[in-house]
Amino acid sequence: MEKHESAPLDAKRPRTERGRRTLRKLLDAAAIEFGEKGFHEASISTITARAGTALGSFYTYFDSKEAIFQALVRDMSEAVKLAAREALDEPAPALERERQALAAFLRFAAEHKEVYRIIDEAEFVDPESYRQHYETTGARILERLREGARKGELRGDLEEAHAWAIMGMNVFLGLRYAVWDDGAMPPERVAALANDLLARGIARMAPQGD
Amino acid sequence: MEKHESAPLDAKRPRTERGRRTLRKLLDAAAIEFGEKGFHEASISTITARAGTALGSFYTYFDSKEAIFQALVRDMSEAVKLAAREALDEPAPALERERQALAAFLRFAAEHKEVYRIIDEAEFVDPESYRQHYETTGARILERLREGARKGELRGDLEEAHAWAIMGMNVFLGLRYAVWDDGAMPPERVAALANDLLARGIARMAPQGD
DNA sequence: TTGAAAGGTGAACCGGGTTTCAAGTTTTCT
DNA sequence: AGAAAACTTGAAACCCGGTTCACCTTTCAA
Repeated sequence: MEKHESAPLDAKRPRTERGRRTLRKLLDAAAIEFGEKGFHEASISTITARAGTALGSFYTYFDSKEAIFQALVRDMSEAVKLAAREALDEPAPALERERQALAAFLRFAAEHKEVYRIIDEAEFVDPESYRQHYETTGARILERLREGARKGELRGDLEEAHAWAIMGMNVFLGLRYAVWDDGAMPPERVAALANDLLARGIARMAPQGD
Repeated sequence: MEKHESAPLDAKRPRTERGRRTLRKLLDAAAIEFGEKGFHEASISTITARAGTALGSFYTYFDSKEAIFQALVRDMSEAVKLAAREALDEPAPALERERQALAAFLRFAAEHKEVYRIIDEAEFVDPESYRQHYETTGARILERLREGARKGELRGDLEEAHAWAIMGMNVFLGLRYAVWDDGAMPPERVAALANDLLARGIARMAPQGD
């Protein structure tokens, strides 16, 4: 889980190198702890123990347990976005790009199951961040769909709801095949299958592309 | 939220009419309380207060806070299933049935937003029930797809992953348009749109049905 | 009618985890 | 070097809600 020098608006920013190291240790420890136990079972003292710092130090960087969770969610939301972005070939056809995005997401989810859990739990712990995560993710998908339409590769009537449908598809496939049953089906196969659904639909007598 | 005389294997079954009434009151109160505040913010004393019973009575029916949550999740899982089932015309074409199922689900979700929240939170509070809910839901969808294939209306190569893709689509559309922004788009329109995606895919030059 | 079983009651127990704090150590800046 | 700012420390204050329990009331069957 990369940090990317972003969010810590939440954290009381450290002013020295030592401080930055401690903050980082706390964030990393928290990712593991929250990922394993969930927000409520997780304890701050375990986080500081994992981080190798004193209990009291925690409050030098975060105002509360919620605060560090929020920092983590935003950080991870960013990480997911980057992982997907990096996997995209700019010039590829629209459908192909969706396939790449899903495959990258599945690989990422398998690699970082904690991220999945933490973002999901944000629905209850930090709804605002949760909403924001999915709204911006949906918006990015919609943007890609519109571009595909512009290029004449996709239907011209695609709207927000289509993006949400695709996002839901992706998330559930991630949960089932990357988080729960990693290895049941390789990410590439899942992505191909979903992409084919996107391309042709599920009706018999499918189209002949274009 | 209907009870349906099912689950309470969890609950210490009441033996009298009075007992059944109290159990019901607790379950209903808990649905509201958990729905509004989430598992951890919810308190048993508030639940009993809402139900109009004494704190101690709670433990006549449930062993713990987790126990009543679990009973609730299973009960609601059942309720969702029934709501979808009731909306299905047996003889309708496969795609049409998927549309009806989604529309029913969206109406149900808008009507009972607590259900949504509670089932979702089960991922963290009672993972076993959560898994079970989605596995059986997915299995039911797959069954319908297979039947559609048998009747020659759907592609013959549909598998579990397709069912999960559809389920994810439905769940996210429910979250976005029934729970969060009830009224942004009528369930029927969302369902039609998603169904059309399922039928034709999103590529340009769509098929001519069959 | 009557006693046992089922159900009801709420004060108090209890454990555990968050948060505070006053005192010590390290880093930075002049 | 010297002093202030940044950071560390961990014991203990504090809070809070789940759970227990001994006693009371209602229901039900013989």
